[in-house]
Amino acid sequence: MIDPQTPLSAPAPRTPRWERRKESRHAELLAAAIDLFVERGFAATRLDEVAARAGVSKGTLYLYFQSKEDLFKAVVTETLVPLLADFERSLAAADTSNAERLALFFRVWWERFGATRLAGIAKLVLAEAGNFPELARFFHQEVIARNDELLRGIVQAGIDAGEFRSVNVQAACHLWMAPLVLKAIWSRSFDVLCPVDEQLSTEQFLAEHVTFVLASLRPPA
Amino acid sequence: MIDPQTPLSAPAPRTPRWERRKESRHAELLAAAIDLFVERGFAATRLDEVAARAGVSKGTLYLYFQSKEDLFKAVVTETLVPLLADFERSLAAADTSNAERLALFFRVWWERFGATRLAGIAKLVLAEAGNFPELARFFHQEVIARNDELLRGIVQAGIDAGEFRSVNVQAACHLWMAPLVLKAIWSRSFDVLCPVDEQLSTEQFLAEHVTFVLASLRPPA
Amino acid sequence: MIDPQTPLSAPAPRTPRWERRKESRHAELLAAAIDLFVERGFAATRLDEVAARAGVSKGTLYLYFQSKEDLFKAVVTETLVPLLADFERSLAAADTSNAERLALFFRVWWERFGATRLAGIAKLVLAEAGNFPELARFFHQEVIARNDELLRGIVQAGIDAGEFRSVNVQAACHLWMAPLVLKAIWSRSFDVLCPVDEQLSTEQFLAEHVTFVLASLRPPA
Amino acid sequence: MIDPQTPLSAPAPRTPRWERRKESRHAELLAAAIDLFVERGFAATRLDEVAARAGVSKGTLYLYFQSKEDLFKAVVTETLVPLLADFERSLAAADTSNAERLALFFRVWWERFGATRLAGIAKLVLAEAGNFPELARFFHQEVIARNDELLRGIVQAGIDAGEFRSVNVQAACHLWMAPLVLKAIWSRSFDVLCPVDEQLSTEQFLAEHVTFVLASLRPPA
DNA sequence: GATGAATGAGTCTTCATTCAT
DNA sequence: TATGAATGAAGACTCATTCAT
Repeated sequence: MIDPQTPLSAPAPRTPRWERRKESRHAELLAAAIDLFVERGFAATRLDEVAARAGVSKGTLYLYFQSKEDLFKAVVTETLVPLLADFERSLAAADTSNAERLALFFRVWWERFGATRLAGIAKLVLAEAGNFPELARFFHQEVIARNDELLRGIVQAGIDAGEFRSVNVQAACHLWMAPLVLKAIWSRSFDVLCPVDEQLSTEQFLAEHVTFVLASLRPPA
Repeated sequence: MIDPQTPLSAPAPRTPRWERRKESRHAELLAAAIDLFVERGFAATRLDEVAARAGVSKGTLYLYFQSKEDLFKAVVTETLVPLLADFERSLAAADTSNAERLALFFRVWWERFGATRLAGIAKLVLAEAGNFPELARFFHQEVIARNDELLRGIVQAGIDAGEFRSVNVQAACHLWMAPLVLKAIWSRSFDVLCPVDEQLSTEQFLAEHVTFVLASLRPPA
Repeated sequence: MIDPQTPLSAPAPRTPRWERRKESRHAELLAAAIDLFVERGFAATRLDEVAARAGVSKGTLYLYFQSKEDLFKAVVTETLVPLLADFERSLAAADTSNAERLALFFRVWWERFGATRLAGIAKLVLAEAGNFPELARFFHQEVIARNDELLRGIVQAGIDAGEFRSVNVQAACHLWMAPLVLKAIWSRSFDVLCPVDEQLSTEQFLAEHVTFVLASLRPPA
Repeated sequence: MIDPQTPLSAPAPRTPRWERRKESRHAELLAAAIDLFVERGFAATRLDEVAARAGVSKGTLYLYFQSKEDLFKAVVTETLVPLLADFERSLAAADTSNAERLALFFRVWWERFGATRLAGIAKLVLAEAGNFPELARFFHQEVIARNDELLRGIVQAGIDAGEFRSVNVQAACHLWMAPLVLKAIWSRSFDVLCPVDEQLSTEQFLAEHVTFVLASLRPPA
């Protein structure tokens, strides 16, 4: 019963062609789904279109995801988590003062999240939290909480080192994340329609933000 | 066989199948629609439910609104605009320093918008902006822009009076509105699920926010 | 208890104001309904519009007709029968040869039916015969059969008098009515859209028809 | 507890819930639609029923036709046009005198159109012309005009050959088509209800018609 | 594994009819 | 008698999901 064509001596590559295809299909479908979910929301996205954009038939989609909800959850969980881990690593690598690390945090956050389609996912989760409570909980725990912790760590370290004055860390972190998050969502909702804020470039916006934050933290002379 | 309890002279007070209440129906339908749209989003809201919650039949809805989309637009336009005008008036009435007026702005904003279901509308518009560009534009012009202008006016007045130091007014306003807006949306999306922030009361949050803002504006001694 | 204003000596007119109103309402509704039924067919006609065109509210319609079907039946029965009776009278009045009476029949038929909106009713009945068998039967008995009889009478009289040659009277009548009926329906369906037949005026058409018919009846020399 | 009747080796031959029959479905749906449209008219025909009669679900209908209107148009265009072309061919093939060809035209017309459910389509178009002007125009151009031309060709050829006397060809064609068309429509509307014309068989009717037509065309001796 | 034809429950919308005023 | 607000059943159409191929 052994197929004589199969070379036994050389171990089969761990990802044979069909399996690689399977994995890439998974990713292709996810990518197609992100775009559409982000652009239209959960309900207004049709699986026909997701399949078409991924270049497969509608039936194939169901070989990879059990349902539309399942696909939606996969979009959120599988795309965000690795990126957040990556984000954590790149901040940990920086060996600087806490003030500079804080500034870095905001700038890299924008680069990695605010400016990418991941921001669209945040919008999506906010909008659909009511319909997908489980997903919202996941998002809160895995994304928001971890991000918060990262930011709080930096601020606390600065306070402990006497570099920053003592503030309500939790409140501060919320206050300081908000402008970035909202701007990220905003740009996907309104900027296309009403490019009224062109005068205020993202660069200026970030610079102002960092300035305000650091000013708030400067210890009394 | 005659039921002695039945008074023959007075006819049984049969409850009418429905009442004529043209004036109130409109508002009742709007109220029902706000709740559901906010909770579930546009697409996931069924008109059956809106009608049921307003205590009318599905057909009646169409006497007051031409379509689901029309209802959605009415929810946004008819509820927000009058309240914003009201907000403007109550701020103009206050006769205080610009710093106090600024603090008042944030507190009243929270009271009038952040803490009410109107915040849900903001979430709604953000989520559906892609599907209703025209509505998003309207919302931007009539709500966001006017609110921005109100805030900018206060900051500018303070700067002109030498009460505040000179800052990039536009950037500042965006940065300062964001925490309130986001918290408002947030609380409707996550707080029910993950009441993790209970330690940080809204009161504390607002207080911290105002403190930060005023600190940022304090002129160099 | 006697209203002193009412003149007792003069008998009250048999149709007091409100009753005349009632009768004219009936006729107004019928007139409005004919137009719409004829133009759009039974199903596509909305009672809203009928009422609006008659200048009353939708509810009022139900004071005069029990249902849409009832209105439809009234339109057919009440408008056609009196006109047919009138038609019969005006032919009977003519004191001429049978050939001339035959020609007159066709010309008057066209004037009274073909050229009026009554032709639309014929179209209507044909189209809805399947859905209103009872009405179709009525129409056949009261309109078609009587009209046929009228025509057959003339032809038979001509034959009996030796004025016409002997033909299959029944077949002939069908063959000779068809062009008029079809043209009447036709003009309401296609002529508005494709006025291709302008070259062939109705006058010419009728003249040709009469010529053919009379030629067919001319006894062998 | 084991049911001895159940054969364990052979699985029960479960009838599949549906079959894949892309090619035939289109025609089957069209056939089902013709029957119902013809019987009830456009508006009174429910798509549920069309689907049920074709043995498919309601949703399937929409895989083949975009809308009810589209289905209606397909019924008209796809069934009539090919048959008309066929009709033209079979007349052209006949190698006879013009008088015989004319007789043939009427007899074959009746066989191919008058006696089939295609006559119902004519009724349908007449009835719905007001609601589907575009379709009426199409029908006029593709069906009526072509049929007219065919008939006119024969008459004109006979006149040119001196076989017929000279008549107003256009008027004559209208006058001569009308009895056939009307009888075709008629039989579907009234004959079921009022089989009053049984005495006059279709055969007699056609014979009389041909006789009249040819008599009208006989050149003066 | 891949396809796409087929399904059918779900939803918006219309409109004849009723009924409180 | 007249009104028109309210009803609710019915029907077109969509789309997530299934399944024969």
